[in-house]
Parts: sequence; structure tokens; C-alpha cells
Amino acid sequence: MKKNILIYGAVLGLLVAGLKLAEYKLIVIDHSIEIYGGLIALLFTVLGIWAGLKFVKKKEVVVVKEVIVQDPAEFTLNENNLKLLNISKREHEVLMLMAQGLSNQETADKLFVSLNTIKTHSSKLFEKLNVQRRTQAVQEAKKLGLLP
Amino acid sequence: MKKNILIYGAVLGLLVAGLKLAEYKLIVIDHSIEIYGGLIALLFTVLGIWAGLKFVKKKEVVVVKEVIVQDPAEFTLNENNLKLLNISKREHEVLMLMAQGLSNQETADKLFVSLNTIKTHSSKLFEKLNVQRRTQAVQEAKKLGLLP
DNA sequence: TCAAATGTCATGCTTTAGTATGATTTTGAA
DNA sequence: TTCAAAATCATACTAAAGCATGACATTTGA
Repeated sequence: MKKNILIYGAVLGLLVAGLKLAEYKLIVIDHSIEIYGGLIALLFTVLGIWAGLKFVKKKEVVVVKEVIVQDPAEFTLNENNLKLLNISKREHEVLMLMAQGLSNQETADKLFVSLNTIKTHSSKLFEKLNVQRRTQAVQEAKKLGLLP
Repeated sequence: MKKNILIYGAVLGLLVAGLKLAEYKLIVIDHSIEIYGGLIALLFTVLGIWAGLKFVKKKEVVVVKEVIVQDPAEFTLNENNLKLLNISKREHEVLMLMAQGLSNQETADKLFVSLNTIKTHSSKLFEKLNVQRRTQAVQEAKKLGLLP
């Protein structure tokens, strides 16, 4: 910044000096004033643009490196709701895996049971939670304190 | 852009005309040339700076290198991650409705587009989030601060 | 102005999810 | 021990989700 100001000042000074000299030579020519003015206009326009660029063209590159780790919010299972809704242990297990984004097949594999079994659990779960889809089930379950 | 050029041209024209007039009045004064030149220099410097600013004033570029994982407690949309993953506005909209447990059909109805469109958005979303299912998408999106 | 990105939609297809129903086996409590 | 709930599994569906691909219009940015 300071450098630019100094450079600008220096260039300006030189120009003024140069023009001062040129002034006496050009003055004798016809229409010299127009030429003189035109030159000044041109030079200072360029200078101005240059100055404008210098002072604004500072692109700021911000690099974000921080990683904010998830807070494992303290969760306490609401067993009361569990009982109220008649949700069994196994069903709750299935619900948790469902909430982790597992497919029915994956859940079945993880629990060593058949796909059909998981489907049965899921259906009953949806009934009890009064929802139609697994995504809704997860939402509802979280609301009810059945899931973290 | 075009406007700026026109404005610049117009201002320049007016100045030339004005100076042409001033030229004959100032010429009689002592040192009129210096004053004349000074004025032109001043005016065109300002004009140049203005032009420079106009044509170069690019927004700051923010470069983010790492994906940020956020605390889900207080939510502020992480637009950086959004950009990083190339998730468009519309896709984000779909993502939000998906997170609310809506089916593709319901989402389509809500956004007044076809089911196929939502499926397309969903597929691209899964790709970008690097997941296979909507449930996983929602989870991942929350981790990345794309969803409350 | 021109290319790239975005948004929209379709078709055809495969996979997964969800429903309905019924059956057998476990298990926990009266 | 007995009985009901819970858990398991199956078959047969329908519905929804997801994938791949191509097309076309609109928007936008360089």
C-alpha cells in the first residue's frame, strides 16, 4: 500500500516535470493545447486505472482448516415412551440401525436374521410410531427420546 | 459492463467539451496552462480510478480446503460445504424436504415438479454426499452442517 | 455472446421398502 | 406348566426408491 502511494507520487512528479518541459515546446505548435490536454488526459487516465487496480485488486484468500467435532450430546433413552408404544427390545434395535442409515438387508445381516424378519419389525415399528416411512420413523423416534 | 462503458464515454465527452470551452477563458490568465493541465490531470485521474474500480471490482474469493463437521446444536447453514460438494440450491431444497421425511412424490408435489425430477435431484445428491440411501444422506448432511 | 451449469422431464429398468397374512418357535411371567 | 407376547420366517404382493441415460430449456458467468 505505502509503496504504491510512493510510486504513484513519484510517477506523478515525473509527469508534471516532463509536461512542464514539453509545455514550452508544444506551445508553439498549432492546436498544441488540445494535444497537451489530450496527452495529460490519456496519461492520467491510465495512471488512475492503474491506481484503481492496485488498491482494489487484493484478492483475499481465506482458507478454513478448522474442524469442529460433533458434540456427542448426552442421551438418555426414554423407556417410558418405549413401553407406552409397546415397542419391544428387538424393534428398538432395528429402529436404531434404521436411524444409522442401514438398509433392511444390512440390518438383517447385522442381527443375523432374515430380511423378512426385519421387514416385519419395521412394519410394526411404523404402526406403533404412527408413520409410513423409515425416515419419518427416525424423526418421530428422536422426538420421543427413543433415539439420540 | 456495457453501462459503465457508455457512462465512461459520456463523461469523457462532456469533459472534453467542457475543457474546450474553458480553454479559451483560461488561456488569457497567467500560468493558465499549468492550471489547465492540472485540472485535466485531476479529473482524469479520478475518472481513471473510478474506471479501474468499476472494471476490476471482483468479489473476494474464498477458498475452502477442508470439509467442516459441525456441532448440530445451533444450526447455521454451512454454505462452504454446500459449494465444496457442488450442491445446488434446488438440490438443497430437496434434501431438506427429504430430511423431513417426505417421500419423493410428496416432495415433487410440494415443489410443483415431477416425480422424475425429484428422483434426479436425489440421485445427484446421493452421489455428491457419497451415500446410497436417503437416510444416510440426511445423516451426512447434518454432519456437514447442511441441515439442522 | 457463448459455453457451462442448472433445472426439468421422460423411459426403462433393478432394487429396496412396505403391506398383508399366516405359521412356527422362544421366552418370560403368572 | 401354561399362555401370551415376542421373535422368527415365508410367500406374495404393491409401492417407492434408486440408477442410467438422454433430451431440452433456462440461467449464468466469463
